[in-house]
Amino acid sequence: MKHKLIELFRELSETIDYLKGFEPGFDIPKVEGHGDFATNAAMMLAKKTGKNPRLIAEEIKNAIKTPSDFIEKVEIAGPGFLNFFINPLYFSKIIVEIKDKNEKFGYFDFNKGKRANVEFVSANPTGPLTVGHGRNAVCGDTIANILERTGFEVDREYYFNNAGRQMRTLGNSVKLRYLQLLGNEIEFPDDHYQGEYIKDIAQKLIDRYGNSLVDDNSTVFKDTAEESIFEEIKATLLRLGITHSIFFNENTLYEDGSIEDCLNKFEALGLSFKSEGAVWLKLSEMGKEKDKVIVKSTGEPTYRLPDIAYHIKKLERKYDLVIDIFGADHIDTYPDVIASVSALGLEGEKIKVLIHQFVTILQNGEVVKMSTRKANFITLDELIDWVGSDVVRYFFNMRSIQTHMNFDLDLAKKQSDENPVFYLQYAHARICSILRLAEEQSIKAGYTNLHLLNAPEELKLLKKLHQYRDIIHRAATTLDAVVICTYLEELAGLFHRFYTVCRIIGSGKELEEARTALVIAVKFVLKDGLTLLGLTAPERM
RNA sequence: GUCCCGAUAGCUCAACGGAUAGAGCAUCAGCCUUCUAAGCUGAGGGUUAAAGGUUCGAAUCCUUUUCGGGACGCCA
Repeated sequence: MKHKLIELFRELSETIDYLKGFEPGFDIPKVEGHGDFATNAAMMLAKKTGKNPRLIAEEIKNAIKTPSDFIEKVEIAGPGFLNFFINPLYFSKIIVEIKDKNEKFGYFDFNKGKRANVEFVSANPTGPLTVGHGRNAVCGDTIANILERTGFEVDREYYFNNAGRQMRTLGNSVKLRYLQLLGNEIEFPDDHYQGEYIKDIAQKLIDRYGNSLVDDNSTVFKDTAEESIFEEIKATLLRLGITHSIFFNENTLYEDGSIEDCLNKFEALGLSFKSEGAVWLKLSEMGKEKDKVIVKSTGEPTYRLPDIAYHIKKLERKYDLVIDIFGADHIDTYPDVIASVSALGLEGEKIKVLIHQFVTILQNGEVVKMSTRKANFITLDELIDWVGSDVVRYFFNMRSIQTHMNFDLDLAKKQSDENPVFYLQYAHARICSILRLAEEQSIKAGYTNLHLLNAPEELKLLKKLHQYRDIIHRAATTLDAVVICTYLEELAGLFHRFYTVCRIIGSGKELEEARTALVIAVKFVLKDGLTLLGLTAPERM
């Protein structure tokens, strides 16, 4: 609808010359009396032209033909705002549009034919996913959903490393527990994985192999642990409706020579040098603060090198957009990766890194410091057990990605049935209930008398429905789902108010039909929005 | 010490540089013979951390300070 107003201004610029080349901005006023759309155009133009903003507003207003099918009236207010009041009939068209476009209503095609990759979670399989991983998982999956709405074909990717020191310690931890369970008195080191799940895995090995592994120095302990933990991780993610299409093992980069390749290229371009037995990357020549080591004096690469090689790999797969979802602890490392990739002549600007701040967990009024190694964590599974998958997803989505968030577990448990999630879902269930009754009484949606929808509650709903596509668009631009949550809460609120004021069944044939058409449209958008966020839209509650 | 985030109602969080800063939870007072009361209506609750600046206009942009989180490794 905004583009229609922008169009209008373009037409006006043919007669008012200071409008030439001017791009007006429109927003939806908070106060009802200020119309459906407002622009500060006159104030902006006042600077350029040196004219009084109210005078400019007057000239623009007089040039607009009112009332028309589109604009009912224009008012000038305050220092020079132009407030546009849209013809109510124009709003009701949205019901028909939603019906006609159906599944396509919440989709755009401006990224059609393009491919995107979203890498998220990417926790090494050393233990169960924690609540902290939950934020990463939910944000990543939702971003992927949003990108799909713009036409992107999206791959969801999980990057892991089963060869590093972490994993060796994991294997060792299992072995020690295995030996202990077999009755050996062994001290279990502090820096090993303390969790109970390690014992479970050890027990599994005893069940399967008895004591035959006591002298086994193969990777059987590590492999079993990895396999078992990965199964758990995938199962947890599945509970949240998350599945990755690609699991990328860091090892691949060594096996296929990517690491070697990458090193050679840096050397050939003079972007690396040797010092103190290590290989350094000349980040200072790529606009960064200081040089960093990419190969230790032991000959082992630092995490930086595979990270770079991995991103090169992703770019080589011809994605148009490569997104990484990282926690705040990676905030300083990714610029190095992008700079390096660009220095090698690849399109580093295709890589977008979304940093989410950490989740602070409060339990019994105290902050829980999470550590997988120390087995001091609340698992994502436990959280899902307590509040359910929908609440978990909504909770992480409803906060802007860059804000720190506090998660009070006691509160979450206590309030689980007074959560905003239920407010949204309840609106959907209520509509379903009405529609079931309508069906019984052979009431059908009618699209010929939509002008009857003129109660304030009805008009507000119609206007809100109009905003949905803009909201998705904004979520796609900002790569943040909060706006969708806020929107859905507003829509649900408007529906609940409509519901208490406007009866559907028994309001007379024509109004019944029009209102049925309206609630079908509301139901569609609610469900579509919930689906986009990865939540269910229950038909009964 | 340097750098990156953040600070908005009692709590958790919203608010393309716009007009009277909004929701949910919590508190208080009302509303079910009528499509689901997981709902609705109303009340109270704010110096938008502080101080300056930019301008017609600032929670939003700039500077400084305070507080919280995170990074500054030949850990990942």
